[in-house]
Amino acid sequence: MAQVRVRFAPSPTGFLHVGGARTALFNWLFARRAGGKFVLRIEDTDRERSKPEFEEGIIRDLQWLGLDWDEGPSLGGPLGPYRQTERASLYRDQLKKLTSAGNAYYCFCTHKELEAERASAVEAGKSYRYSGKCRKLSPAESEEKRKSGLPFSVRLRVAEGATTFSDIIRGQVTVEHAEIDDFILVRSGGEPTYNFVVTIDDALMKISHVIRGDDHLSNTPKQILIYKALGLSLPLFAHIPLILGEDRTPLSKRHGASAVGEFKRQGYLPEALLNYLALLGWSLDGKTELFSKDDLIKKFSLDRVVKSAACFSYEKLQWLNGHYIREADEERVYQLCLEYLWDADAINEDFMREGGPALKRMIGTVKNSLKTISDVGDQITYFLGEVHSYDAEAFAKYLVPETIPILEKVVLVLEDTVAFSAMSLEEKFREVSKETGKKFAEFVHPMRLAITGRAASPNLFELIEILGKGRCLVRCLRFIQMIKAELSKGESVKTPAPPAE
RNA sequence: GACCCCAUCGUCUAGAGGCCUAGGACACCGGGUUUUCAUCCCGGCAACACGGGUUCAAAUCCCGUUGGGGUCGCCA
Repeated sequence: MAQVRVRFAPSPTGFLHVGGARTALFNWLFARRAGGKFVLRIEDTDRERSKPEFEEGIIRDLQWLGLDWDEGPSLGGPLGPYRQTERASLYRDQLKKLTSAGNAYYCFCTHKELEAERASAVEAGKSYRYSGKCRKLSPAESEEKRKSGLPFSVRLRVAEGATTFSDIIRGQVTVEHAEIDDFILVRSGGEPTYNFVVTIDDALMKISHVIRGDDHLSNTPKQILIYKALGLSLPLFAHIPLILGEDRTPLSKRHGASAVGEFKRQGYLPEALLNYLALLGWSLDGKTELFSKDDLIKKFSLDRVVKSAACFSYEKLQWLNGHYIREADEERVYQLCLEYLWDADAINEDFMREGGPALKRMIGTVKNSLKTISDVGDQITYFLGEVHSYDAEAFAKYLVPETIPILEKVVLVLEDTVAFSAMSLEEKFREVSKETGKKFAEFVHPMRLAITGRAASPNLFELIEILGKGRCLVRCLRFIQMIKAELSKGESVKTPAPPAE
């Protein structure tokens, strides 16, 4: 069997979208699985919209996902170049073959004429197809017009009949040629069009399997027509379903993040996104959800790709991301959080001098509650700065005189403790609760509120250890003052001044 | 509009005629563990779009309807 060669062919006119990333992933997996080659080709024939920075961005995102390619721009390879704008001579050669064999012809219709044709077709309620006016030109007429300097495009001469192909995922697809007009191969400016170049590139790069988005299904017959006109052998096609938003419309910014770079910025791990993308449209057995890259390489196959479009679920991605964050080692999560907090201006050099060493431990305590790295900021505010506000519900609950002696006791215990470690602190408070006949929780909850401002936190004693005696005492003392002040305010409210008449 | 493609819980999916009173996962709701939260464990809710066939038997095959998506560019 011939070597498996697949390609991912993005156009550098924007960022790498998750749909594109999944297409790249499926191609990559297929190649790795088969021991074949994965080719990266840049489709930059749209000179207007193509930008080098988009190409760089796409490459960076692919690398971030860990999808490496065997041949591509800058890397090179035996069948390059791998940027379409650098392949002009190849297209010219193939075009010559088509025109000399009479499979393509010159078209001198102007935009205006075509626009008129299109307009009348629309008016008649029919779908537009090129009339084939210039197809009837004799070789002599055509030559004469060309010599006279008239601008011309080149069109494929599409014969009558139908094209049927067998898609690996869809099965047999048939399109009548009546549905296809003599489409343009080369624009009047001399630039080849997408359908033309993609076909030549795939053929010349010896691509064995074209795995791409469903949106190209309708283009496939056109491309097959070109392969045939050129006498090239056909690759196998596999059209994977599109990714939609939660409302079943095409996924876009409107739905939330849709570019790979955005997911990265929001604190998703590449292995989580990759795992999720693999599950969108593919499954192993309907039961296994967690896949490492190596698992995927071992298990992936195109015949388990579904036919129907899938809705992107941010919730499920988050679940996977949380799973991989929990699984990741602490150092890595710390580094990612650090980077995030720094970029978000939540920490600076001053902070790092003071609180830097404890930050790592702090992040360790919240690690298994993070769904994304960007959650970290919210979860450790009481560590990053002072406590300015308190959970309203909890505050109301502890806004009672009974809280005061409890916290005063807490202060005493904290002041008293020499070995300021989570373990000994907890032991101490267990003892105190026994001595005082109060429940352990009766100390813990108000203490947590005073120290973190929250009703929920990671292991409180660990936090106390990390925050240090001084800060905890200050916060408890201040909380006591606040309770007292609020309570006395309450009293004066109880005896309101007589209403003014 | 024409053509092409698709159709199982809210979402991702398993299911290739009897194994299906339709399985798993996310989300959601209960319960347990925990100082609270998160994690973890246990349980629950919830679907074969509709209508016709074919068959002893259909989520699975055929036809139609409806719904969704794609394409119809001198964009890719």
